[in-house]
Amino acid sequence: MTNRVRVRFAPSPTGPLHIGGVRTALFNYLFAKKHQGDFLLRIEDTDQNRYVPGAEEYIIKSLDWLKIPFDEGPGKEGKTGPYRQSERKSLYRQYADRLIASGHAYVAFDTAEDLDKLRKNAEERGETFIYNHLNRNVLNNSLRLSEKEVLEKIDSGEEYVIRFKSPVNETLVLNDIIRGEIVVDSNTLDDKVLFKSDGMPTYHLANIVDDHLMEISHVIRGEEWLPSLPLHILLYRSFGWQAPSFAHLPLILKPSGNGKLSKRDGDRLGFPVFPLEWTSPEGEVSAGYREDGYLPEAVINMLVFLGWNPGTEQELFSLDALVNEFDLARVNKSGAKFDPEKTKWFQHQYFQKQSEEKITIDFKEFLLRKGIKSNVDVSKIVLLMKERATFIADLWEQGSFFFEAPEEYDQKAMEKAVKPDTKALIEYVTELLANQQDFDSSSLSSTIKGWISSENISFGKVMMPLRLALVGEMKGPDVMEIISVLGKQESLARLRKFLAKI
RNA sequence: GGUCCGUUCGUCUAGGGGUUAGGACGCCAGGUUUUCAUCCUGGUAACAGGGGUUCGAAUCCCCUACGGACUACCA
Repeated sequence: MTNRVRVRFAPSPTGPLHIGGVRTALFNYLFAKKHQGDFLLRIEDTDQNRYVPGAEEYIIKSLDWLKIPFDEGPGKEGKTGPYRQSERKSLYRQYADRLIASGHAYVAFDTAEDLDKLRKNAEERGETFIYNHLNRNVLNNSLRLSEKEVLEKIDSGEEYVIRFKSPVNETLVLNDIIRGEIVVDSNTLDDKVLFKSDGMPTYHLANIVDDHLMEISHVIRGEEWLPSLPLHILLYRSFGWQAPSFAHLPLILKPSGNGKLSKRDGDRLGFPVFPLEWTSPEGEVSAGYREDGYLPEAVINMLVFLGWNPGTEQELFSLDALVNEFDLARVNKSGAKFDPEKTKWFQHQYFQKQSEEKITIDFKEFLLRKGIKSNVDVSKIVLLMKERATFIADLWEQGSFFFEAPEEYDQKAMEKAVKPDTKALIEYVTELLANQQDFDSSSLSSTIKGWISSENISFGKVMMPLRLALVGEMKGPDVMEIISVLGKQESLARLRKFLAKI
């Protein structure tokens, strides 16, 4: 075994990759790169029943969008491939057999129905059935049966699983990088199935075998795996292999209430739970950060702060900066409630960091998709609107009046802005504009505002209706800037339309 | 039920025996913007409870409470 840092992200392709999984991938990536190590992607598809078409592709596309590339994985073969467990199927059985031979595992013939019955009976007595050292010697397995009986059953085609034989009366002292020492009494463990009757290994076996074969040095995974840490450590010991170091990440919790963040929460509270939009085989669509307009940098930055912090007051980190700063020792122990508002704040920060050119390109694309055609200079609009936006879509939401003249005027604002003398004032402004040559905002300003102050009119009397005429409501950037962008013809048209209505 | 893990402002968190318990999001107020938003300034708000240890505990130990994960031939 080498000392090289090698970590893996090992999702199972049962659906879209949830942001909790993304964060696990991110922490693995950061840790690997910090230590000049390797980040592998392994697809854990040992359960054919739960396989969802497209899920693996989705995982890879998500990592790609977030710019957390893997060094080895499906489609990127390295020395320890293949990287799909289904393609490694033939390799697991020999390891299960090895454990049987060394007395660490045994063959069990109890059917799922048998066990269900035992569980139900135990429940009726107010007890819990666990397949373990207390009853394994009386159940239907190779511990109780003679070698001959076992062979006969297997030869006759009876289905069986291979179970781990948990040790008795041992105090296991386990170590977790984040949590420190964890002490477990081996008698509380159950004899987990390692190899299923369908010829596939369970997660536990495949995971340990593959981590060993792939020379994984550190296992960084979600806290939901903490309860199986004793089993996994015991498996390494039974094989005579050196176990990797383990780090169990705190869970990402629902924004309000209790429990693990789930797909449902996103739907209910209106924020994405997935990096990319996902359409299930049944046709159900789930929102994605990418499609909702988030920048990958913002998603990364938001995610990394769920359970980790640099210990300084800096909050904005590029991926490279994170690689530099990241440290498992600074990962928290307790679960973090997900906060969609904070995500928006990160998005705002990264949106503002973008150049006007980039935003202009994106906004033009947005307009094209929306089917908006216009002669206005989009880059000028971006310049005026950028700082108030968090998403490209905000540019449209708050600036659609640049492209489309108002159809109607905000009622409340009209009542406030339109007075008996308004018509005459706006008529005069229209005339002023009709005679105006230079349409840059400062020329416009000196003409219109110059007139207002020379006439001693209150600014609001002119500016409010003017804005209403051009925008339709009391919002948007400076009125002179709006007129400048709209140009003479369009501005006059809007003013005349307004005059006709008051 | 059992096993394990956890607990600082509403939320994310800093803090490793002596701090006015700091920052960020949110919220509230003021300012800028003769609009809205942005932005700026300020404010609100926390050590789950109880025992120890100690001259002194948010910090160390124990108990309780609460929360969470796991408890499949799923991962």
